[in-house]
Amino acid sequence: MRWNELRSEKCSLARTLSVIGDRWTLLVLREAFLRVRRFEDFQKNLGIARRVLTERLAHLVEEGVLEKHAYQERPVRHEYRLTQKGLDLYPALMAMVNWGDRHYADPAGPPVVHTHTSCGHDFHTVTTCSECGEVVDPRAVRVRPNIAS
Amino acid sequence: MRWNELRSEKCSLARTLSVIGDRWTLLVLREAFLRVRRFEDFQKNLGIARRVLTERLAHLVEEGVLEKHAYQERPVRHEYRLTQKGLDLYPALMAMVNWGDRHYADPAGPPVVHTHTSCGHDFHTVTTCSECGEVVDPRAVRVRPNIAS
DNA sequence: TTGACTCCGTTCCATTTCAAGACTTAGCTG
DNA sequence: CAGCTAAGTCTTGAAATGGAACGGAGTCAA
Repeated sequence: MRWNELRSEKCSLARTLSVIGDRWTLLVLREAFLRVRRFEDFQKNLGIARRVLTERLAHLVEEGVLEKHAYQERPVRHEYRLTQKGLDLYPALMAMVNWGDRHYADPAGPPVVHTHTSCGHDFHTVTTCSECGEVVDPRAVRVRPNIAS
Repeated sequence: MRWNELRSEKCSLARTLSVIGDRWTLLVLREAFLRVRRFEDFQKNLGIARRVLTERLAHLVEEGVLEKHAYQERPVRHEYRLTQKGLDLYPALMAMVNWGDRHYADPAGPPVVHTHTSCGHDFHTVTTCSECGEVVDPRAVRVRPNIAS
């Protein structure tokens, strides 16, 4: 299976992976969430091959996850910003960060701490049910194809 | 950067990606959450190259995400099951499914429906703050390095 | 006005990874 | 014995990646 075939699979995970399913793309998004916006900064922070970075940014822009925006003329300079669609990836990124924190942290604790400014506390994300609000245990979930779709 | 270098980055996302950060691994895990357990079934369902499947399963076993378990002798046959560490990936998978549902679903709705057996409703996952229980908006989060670690 | 510098790419080439399918092994089954 | 199944290996050509050099449009400082 090739990347573009993923897109036409009848599976939301496959479709998501067709956009963000490679290592570099997710690291680029990490930087974006850390407010990195310029080509050079992405490149320096990640040590990614420039060609690959060019390609990944273009793909994310094409998919509407990032927006390329000229922040100055003469010379023209661009920055890449998360769109709302890009911000919507936050739960996915954080879920992965949480998993890393839980299973691969140093004894001294996780590498970074997240503070929720609305409540003022350091926190981690919790995955809850949209209907009852309880924490979701995968064993308490049943899946069925959507006949309508 | 190579895959094994990712592992030693001081970043939980990078560490997570060193385990599940490629397209095939996540699709293998999707199947595992759908209760697929055997080599042949993973291979048929995904159409993955057998060599790649062998390699990915071995990697997941090595990382303790899956467990290889002989379910019969003579001839020896194995199955791959999610460990607790594997089940802990559920929030990450679901966050990606949600994103696909939101941004790439057909007009008729998402491809599959999830039912929460504890409350009996069809649901989607919601990412909330461990401290105040509110839905987390990425703009309301500040990040800082953990000095202790 | 010259030379150094910045940003954002391109181009080239050697290395690595992947896709696809044939082949292997061990043990059934008829 | 011939054929079948599960779980891999092996082979080969195609694609992606890493690394490093190059380009071009413009700024800056001397």
